[in-house]
Amino acid sequence: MPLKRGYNDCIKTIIPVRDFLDVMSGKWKFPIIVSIGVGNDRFVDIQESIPGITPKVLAKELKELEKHQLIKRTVLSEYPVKIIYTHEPYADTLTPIIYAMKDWGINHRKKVIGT
Amino acid sequence: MPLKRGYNDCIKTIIPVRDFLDVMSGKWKFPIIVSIGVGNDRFVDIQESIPGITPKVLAKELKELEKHQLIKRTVLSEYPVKIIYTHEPYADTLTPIIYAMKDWGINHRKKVIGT
DNA sequence: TATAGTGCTTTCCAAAAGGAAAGTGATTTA
DNA sequence: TAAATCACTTTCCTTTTGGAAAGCACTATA
Repeated sequence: MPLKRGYNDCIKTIIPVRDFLDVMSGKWKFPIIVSIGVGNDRFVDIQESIPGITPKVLAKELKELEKHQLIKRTVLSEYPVKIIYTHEPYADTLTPIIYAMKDWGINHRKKVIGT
Repeated sequence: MPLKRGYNDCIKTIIPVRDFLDVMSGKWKFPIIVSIGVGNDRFVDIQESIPGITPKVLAKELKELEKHQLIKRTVLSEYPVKIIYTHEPYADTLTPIIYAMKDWGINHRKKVIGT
């Protein structure tokens, strides 16, 4: 028997989209990437720049982003000890997506208010 | 006292990004939009084109996408009754994001396998 | 010795998301 | 009257995510 083909075959798009979502889905990862991207590099600065995030969630998300080589954690042995978070070059590959999301969000808010 | 400014002020990006995420976050919405986009318009066709999705989840996500005016549900009074799901024009505004995610996912898979 | 600053971690709990399996209701043809 | 088709819905359960509040470890200064 033949397999279903044609219209049904969107798997070539769905698989990479899900690969992307496996790494970047959730409420917090993009805001964190954006915050670090504009120069917030300290834990508390990142936390204060993202409304509503708690330290528990921030710590967890930072670990995941580090695991995926999107950010780097560096310990500076000053007093008091500083830890800074910076983008890895790989984080720059997300820039087009961030701009696309931002544009969509701006337009969506206009649409919703305009309704 | 002055408020924190400058580097800390990424809120202008974070707010629209979160507006976007409020509508489109989760594991299933993009795969569903893609599937309908390539021509799957029946419930079961959409379900079979997305590996792992259950009817309960699909029904819930379709309702949300309809609520946000991204898809349209049409009842055809044939026998047996057919229901078709199609894109609203607004769904096309997601196309740039879908392509950006797809490209990122393809590249990411190469990177991970290459490691 | 006490206190302050930094970067978290821990506990406890609630809410949301996700999954498996079976069932429902409307309709029409046999 | 029974079976078939389609599009879901329901139930029950597990997993994941999120949130509030408090605590902890390290170091240096007073």
